[in-house]
Amino acid sequence: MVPLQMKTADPELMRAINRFHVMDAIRRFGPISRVEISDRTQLSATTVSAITGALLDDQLIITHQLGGIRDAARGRPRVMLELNPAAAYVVGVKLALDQITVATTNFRADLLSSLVLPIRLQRQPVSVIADLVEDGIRRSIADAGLTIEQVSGVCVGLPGVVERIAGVCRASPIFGERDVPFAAELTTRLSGVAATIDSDVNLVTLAEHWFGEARGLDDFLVISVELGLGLGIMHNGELFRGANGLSPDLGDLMVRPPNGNGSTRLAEAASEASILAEAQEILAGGEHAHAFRLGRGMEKILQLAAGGEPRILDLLERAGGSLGFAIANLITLFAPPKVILAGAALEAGEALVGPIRRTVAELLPPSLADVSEIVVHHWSDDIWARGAAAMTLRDLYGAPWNTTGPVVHR
Amino acid sequence: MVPLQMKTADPELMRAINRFHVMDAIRRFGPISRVEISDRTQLSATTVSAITGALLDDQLIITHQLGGIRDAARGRPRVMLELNPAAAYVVGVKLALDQITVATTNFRADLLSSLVLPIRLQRQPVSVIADLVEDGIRRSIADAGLTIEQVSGVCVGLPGVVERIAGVCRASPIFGERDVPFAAELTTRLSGVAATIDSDVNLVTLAEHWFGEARGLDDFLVISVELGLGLGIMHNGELFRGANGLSPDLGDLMVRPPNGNGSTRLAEAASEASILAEAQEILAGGEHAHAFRLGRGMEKILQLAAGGEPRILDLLERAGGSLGFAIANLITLFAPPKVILAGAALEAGEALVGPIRRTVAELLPPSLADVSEIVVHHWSDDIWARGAAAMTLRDLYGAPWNTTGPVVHR
DNA sequence: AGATTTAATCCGCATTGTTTATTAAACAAG
DNA sequence: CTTGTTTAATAAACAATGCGGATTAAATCT
Repeated sequence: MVPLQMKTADPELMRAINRFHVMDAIRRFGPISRVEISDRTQLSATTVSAITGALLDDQLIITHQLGGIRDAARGRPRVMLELNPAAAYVVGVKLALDQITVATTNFRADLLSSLVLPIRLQRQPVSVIADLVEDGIRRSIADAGLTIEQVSGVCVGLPGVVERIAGVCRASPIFGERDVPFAAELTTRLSGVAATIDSDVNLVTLAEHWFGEARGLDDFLVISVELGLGLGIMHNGELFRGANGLSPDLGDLMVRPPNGNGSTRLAEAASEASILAEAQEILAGGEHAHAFRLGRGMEKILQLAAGGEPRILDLLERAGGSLGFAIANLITLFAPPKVILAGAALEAGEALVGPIRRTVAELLPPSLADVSEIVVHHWSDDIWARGAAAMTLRDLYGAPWNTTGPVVHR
Repeated sequence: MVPLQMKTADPELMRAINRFHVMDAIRRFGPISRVEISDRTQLSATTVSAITGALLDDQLIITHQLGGIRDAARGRPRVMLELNPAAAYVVGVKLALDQITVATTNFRADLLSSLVLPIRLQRQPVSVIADLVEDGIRRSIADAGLTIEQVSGVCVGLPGVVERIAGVCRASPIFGERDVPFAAELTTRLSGVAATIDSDVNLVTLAEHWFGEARGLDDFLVISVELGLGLGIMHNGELFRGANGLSPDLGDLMVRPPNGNGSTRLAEAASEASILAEAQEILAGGEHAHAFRLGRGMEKILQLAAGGEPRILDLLERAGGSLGFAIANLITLFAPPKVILAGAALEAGEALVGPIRRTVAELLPPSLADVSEIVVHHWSDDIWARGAAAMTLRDLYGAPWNTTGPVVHR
């Protein structure tokens, strides 16, 4: 069940739709037999045979040797099918203010290599950033034992407002400029390997959907508390992208700070950046000051929170209240069964998550009191990049909706 | 371009999709010739001929006599096609706290009859409300010169949280109870005529899309300020319904009241109900008091606002600020090209709309400063009911997505 | 009256999915 | 070892669809 950007229907579209369903079943449940695909997709066995036949011809899938577990003891054994890991390779990139993460995966989204470049990108001109990203990509490809010709696509995730289809970053804390055509910038550098860009949260949202906390869930929200704040929306199994393919930026939401007057942007109340800034002020001149100068501010904060430092606890309490305010409103709007929170700041544990939960519980209307489960998910660095890879793979799988990506067949 | 709840594709679905596109083109642009349908849908002339042939057989469309305007002076004239008004009849109902509006339309959503029952529904038991609605429907059908057997469907719009697919109203100011299975309640009363329910704002949102301010716009928001507050979201040409087909209730959003501490639910800050209550308090004991007792409170308020009564202007200023806060956040999330405001309170004009615009402008992030046009639309009473009728017609047209409705064919 | 132009339809074809039969590949029983 | 049974996978026949090219229909122009 996937929403489709509607075109007029012809036999080709029909085949594309069904091929995608088969591919999706194999990705999600492989190794899987033809009969089971037939069960799951509601397609006839004949059709599944035809489609898997074509996929085998195209080397997009392979038969799994050493036959699967027999369902029944008798009868012809099922031939298990799975994605051909070598069918394609993709690279995912995650840009953050303080580092670049790059990951190369195969067609199954298995990590082949990953690397982190701890570089402060802020204020660098676009061309310099593109150069750095290019270097990282080329290095990661080499680390994976591949050449760039073998790579089918690259996807870059970055914070801010991104128009994926146009390949333009409308606004990002990373770029000084507006409307940066970063996808084109990269594609030319990479000898024509297709590069796309997307909001970083969208990537991690897809990652959660494919191989994370939300596998099999078609509706959920992801809220990332990094240096900036991000919101990813999965609705009916598809990423929700705002009206023009823009990605909503959670930091731009207005919230009411608890016990305060007026209102502020959420980014100023509860982002990692704002927490750091405020903590630095609180602890100014103290023994901890130099930790901040070394970029270890968040670690220090977590340490002090664990130690029960009251001013830090109060700070986290207020940040949590603001986040809770925003989350309560989001639940009111989307009524998602699950809300996934993540980010370095959440390592603070109950000191931050407690206030969030309490505020949400307090502000939610009674009718929505129990619809949403709020969970905290700790991501490893390369989950982001793996999500970027997944985004590219989704195109390669040939989803007939989202006219964005080229379809690989034949 | 319409999102589709994906099924596995077979020839039947293919035809259903294309038939819907043809029907949609005829509805939107009819009277329209086959060639123009072919142009607009990108379907081949042959296919259009085949589909329109079937539709003519089924009497869903008719040929428009007195040939249309010739595109070119020469050649065989085009035969214009249009919906057959008599193909089906539907009834739309709008429940508000103080009145029931009923409208009967034909297959083209032309109004055949409409009536208003000014009855306070609040606190009435469900069965009484259902009785009243039944009476209204039967009367409206009779007024239209029809019998109930000729009616293909009924749709009821009501404020609150509605689960359309289940036909259950989860919560509404109209019902004392929760989880009212109102659709079933009505269907049994109406000798089996299929009744559905939906959020009232969704209906008016569809109405705006079909024949209102947002014709041809695939992304916009509708915010209705009635006794309660409603939010309708059109995204990619489809109504957005929250995760479980629930409809978001704008009144449940939390906002910051300007110049105030803490936060409140928007319903308590800017609904017609809250405005009335506060005005009544302000004017308590004064010469205007009895107007409120007569249910003419809003008229009085508008009058005083026009006259420049400072306490009323201040009240509207604050309500507008709260609405602006919520709207700014919604624009941040959805980035819709258009936001449509409506409701009795908006008759106050600039006294309310001014603060809304100012607050939105103040709170929107710069990157989204100019994406949304905010317009005020004054609805006549039966627009709502006509929207309800349109909702039923959409099912009859046979949209292959939204498995909800039965498809009429053959 | 015949030529011209445009609309609509007819015919043949390729593609698709489905149903029904057939073959393939295993195990079980004699 | 052969034969029967069971399940998986494929093949053959069939019906529905959309499309392109040829054909017919219905008007105007010369």
